[in-house]
Amino acid sequence: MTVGYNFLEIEKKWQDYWAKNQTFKAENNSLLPKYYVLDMFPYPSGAGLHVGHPLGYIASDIYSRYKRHKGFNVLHPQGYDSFGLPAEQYAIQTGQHPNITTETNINRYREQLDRMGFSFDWSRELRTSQADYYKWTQWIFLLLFDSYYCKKSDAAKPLSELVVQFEQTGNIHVDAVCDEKVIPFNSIDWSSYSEEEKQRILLKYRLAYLSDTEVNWCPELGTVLANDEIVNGVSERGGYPVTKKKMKQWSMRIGAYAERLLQGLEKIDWPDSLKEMQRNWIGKSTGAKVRFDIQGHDGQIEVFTTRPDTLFGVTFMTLAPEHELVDQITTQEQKEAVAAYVEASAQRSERDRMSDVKSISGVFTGAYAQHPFTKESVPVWIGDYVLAGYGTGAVMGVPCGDQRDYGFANHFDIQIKNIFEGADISKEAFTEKGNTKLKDSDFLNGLTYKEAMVSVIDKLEKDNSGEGNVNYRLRDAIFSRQRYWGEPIPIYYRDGFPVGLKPKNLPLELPEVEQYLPTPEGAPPLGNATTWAWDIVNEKVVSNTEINESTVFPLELNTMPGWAGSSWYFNRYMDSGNSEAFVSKEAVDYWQDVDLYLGGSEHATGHLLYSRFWQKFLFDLNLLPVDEYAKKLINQGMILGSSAFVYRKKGTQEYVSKNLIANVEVEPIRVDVSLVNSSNELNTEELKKWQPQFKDALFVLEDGVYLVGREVEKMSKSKYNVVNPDLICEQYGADTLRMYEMFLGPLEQAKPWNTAGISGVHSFLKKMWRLYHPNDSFSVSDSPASKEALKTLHQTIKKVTEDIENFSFNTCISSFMICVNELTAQKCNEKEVLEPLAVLLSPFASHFSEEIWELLGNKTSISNAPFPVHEPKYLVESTKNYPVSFNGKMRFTIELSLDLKKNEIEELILKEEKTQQQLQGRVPKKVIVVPGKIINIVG
RNA sequence: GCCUCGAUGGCGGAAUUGGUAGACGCGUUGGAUUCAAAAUCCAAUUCUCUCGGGAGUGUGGGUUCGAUUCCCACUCGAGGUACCA
Repeated sequence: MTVGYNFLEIEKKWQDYWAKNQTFKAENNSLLPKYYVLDMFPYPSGAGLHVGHPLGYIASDIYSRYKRHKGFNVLHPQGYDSFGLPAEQYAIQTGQHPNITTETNINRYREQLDRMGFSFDWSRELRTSQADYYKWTQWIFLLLFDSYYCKKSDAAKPLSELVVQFEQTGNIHVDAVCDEKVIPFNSIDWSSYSEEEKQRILLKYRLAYLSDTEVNWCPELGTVLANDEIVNGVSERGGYPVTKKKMKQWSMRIGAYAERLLQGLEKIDWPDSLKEMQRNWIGKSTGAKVRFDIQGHDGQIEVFTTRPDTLFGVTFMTLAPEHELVDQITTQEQKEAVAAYVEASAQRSERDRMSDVKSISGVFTGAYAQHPFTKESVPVWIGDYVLAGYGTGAVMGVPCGDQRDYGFANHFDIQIKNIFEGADISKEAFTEKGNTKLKDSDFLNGLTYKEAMVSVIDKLEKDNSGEGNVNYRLRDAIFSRQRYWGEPIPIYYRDGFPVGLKPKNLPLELPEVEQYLPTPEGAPPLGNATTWAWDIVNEKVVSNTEINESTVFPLELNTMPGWAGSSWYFNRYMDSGNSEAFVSKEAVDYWQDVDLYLGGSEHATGHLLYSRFWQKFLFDLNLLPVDEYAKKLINQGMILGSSAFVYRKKGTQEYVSKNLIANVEVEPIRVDVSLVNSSNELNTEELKKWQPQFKDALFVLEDGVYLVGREVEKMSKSKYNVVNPDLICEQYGADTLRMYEMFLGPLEQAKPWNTAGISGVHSFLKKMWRLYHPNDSFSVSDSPASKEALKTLHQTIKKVTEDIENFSFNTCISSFMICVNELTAQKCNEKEVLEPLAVLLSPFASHFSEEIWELLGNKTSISNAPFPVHEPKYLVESTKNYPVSFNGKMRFTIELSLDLKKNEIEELILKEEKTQQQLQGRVPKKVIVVPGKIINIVG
């Protein structure tokens, strides 16, 4: 006979039951209302799942199960974002195919996930690296390639419609987003263009387009590096120098969607902080573009400014070092200095340039521009505080009105002209916009900021030297990656121009390569593939040796970035097995969108922005019913690791305990956290066995033990601070782990992992188990419960329901603990209370509740049992009676007995109100009685 | 640097959103039970002193009858910063 709470047996039993009965399989049609709960799918890393991963999954699982209890048809899927750099790095080192690495990791993840008893519908599992999935990622890419953005209808349209317009009227009446100014042409011009010319023009309109973009190039490694792979200006691998280099790259015209991405934030329930981040990232600013003629040169310098009202304060201009005009306008005398400066800034990363505001640097080009109104000469400088990627890559310098311009002018002794009436600019720039009037500004004299903005833009437009303009900080997203382990881009090159594969020819499968590194010539890893050419007659991939000029063409060598597959996966879950469509119309019409999305805020300006962009694009093509895919989003905080350190006396094998290191020269060394107990005591014998370097270690102890130092940092294999959930499941069970992770603190907050408190949650479950097993065997009473017990139950129902709805799971668990303590003290054994309590706990300790549910005589899974409803039959109140205070309103609490009538309570309140006023000794302006928590008064 | 968030006992955290600061859990101390241990149960537990008090929510100011909560200026920490996912 089973004595006590045998979690291992119970959890195994119910996990098998759920799998066998497909308890959590969601149907694509149902009379029940739908509810879609989504987790950000994991990248299957080699370190396996650590205790940080499940935090969000547990929270979403609790909510999914809760919604199921509430009568919803719940979709709660899971999958893997399985393309990524680590598997590729591993392949480079070991030669093992990333597919094998990925497969192994996924299997391990799945095993670990299964042990935690999640209510995932695994029948819908997807993997971004599988051909039947990335087929559709490629398909979406082709749609983007074959679309343009029509500003008139403010939506993406098929490129074929644009071609029709070109044929009929040229581009004169076309209002579309394109990457640079396209020379106007009419229908006759269009028909006279060569095919090559037509393609060149069309490429400027496509939403997925090719252009020259800057990348971090490492000549030694012959490869492009992510900013992440650059440490202190050199490559992380090998420490080689890195420079900027222009490369032909695929980009996505996300800029076309900037305004809609901004507006869309209004209608979704996402955290305000995250919306704010996206708003700042999109960075909308209104101002004007102003064009300055260059003296002795045909071109013009175009600047974007948010302060065209200060145009008469311009005393210099600054171009980004990468600006295309730099070479052309630099005078002979300045050539050397400019070249050196350009070279130097190419070595610096953009982030470095942005963070460094203290040092001012720049070089005079020797050239002069002409002020559009005064026609005065304005010296043109270059400076690395101007970024090529923002605005036009050039700024006008107004030292009196902008602090950075002020610093620049001061540093290089450039004239500072004051154009603000009554402003003191002797120490710093005057940046207020208020009602200060302008002076020395010709036709703007006497005008305020607002008036001058209107007036100056008007004049600029009349003179054709500028126009009002809205600028976005958001840049088009670079879509090419010089990597192997990603989706191949379904493009081949004919006469140097990209041609999309036909949808029926997808998927274009990743070819086998010998080497996962770039080719010796610096081509991406796919350049190593020998079978990577497209035969347009037979419509299949053929050997490179067959490439010719008429029917077989080279295929694209770049692959897609990590965010491609994750930008639409939430739609695929609705209908994941479909081989005819990326998602069927019926499925998407039923599920519509994600009701609750859970994931980390580190994706704020990456995945969470790109995916909104793709959703809007697919919506424009009438492929999806809604243009925002997630109604509500919650960011769970990261669980941090607590690394352990031992301290080695320099040059010896002696290790000094933490509190004795003060006067000793020591080097801290990370050791595995599993070698340390919760009191920070090191298991010295185990350490000796752990790594050879500790074999002959000597320990300087304090009070007979060796104490380690601790530091909180990101959980990672290399820091030896990973805590594996498997061990905890073994020791305490999945239910305890789930509850403990939630009990650790607020969901949104980052928190260090610490196993110390887990026994509290575990003993809660044991205590609760004993409620149902008063004498070591299951027994509940059918007699009616006491009023007291019912009060406790309903108090708990109310609190738990509110807390689940607010995702306040930590306080929710506190309520459970209080409840069980009270019921234990009351010796409650009645089914009337204990049965609803089991359902209440079921979203949290699911295995536990299933077991109790079965013991109570139920034949089906508890997961569909109706959730208990709070019936306010009994008043819930604290037993204290004290005055608080007031501020316009008055708050107090009154002790109440259970049997009071409504009018009796109101009398008590009135009486208390009078007492309070006397007690306070001050008469409030207005008295609103807010009687504490007495909200539910039922007659 | 910039954007976003955070800081409360020995520890994780709570505080009805401006009204008893420290719920709940861990840890610690004492007690019960036990031959003993485990398990379980009960009680105490912010600090400090001269036992009457005093101080107290990262620091310094401010608003208010009243501030963990609102405002200003800092310090420290986390995430992002466009090719990690």
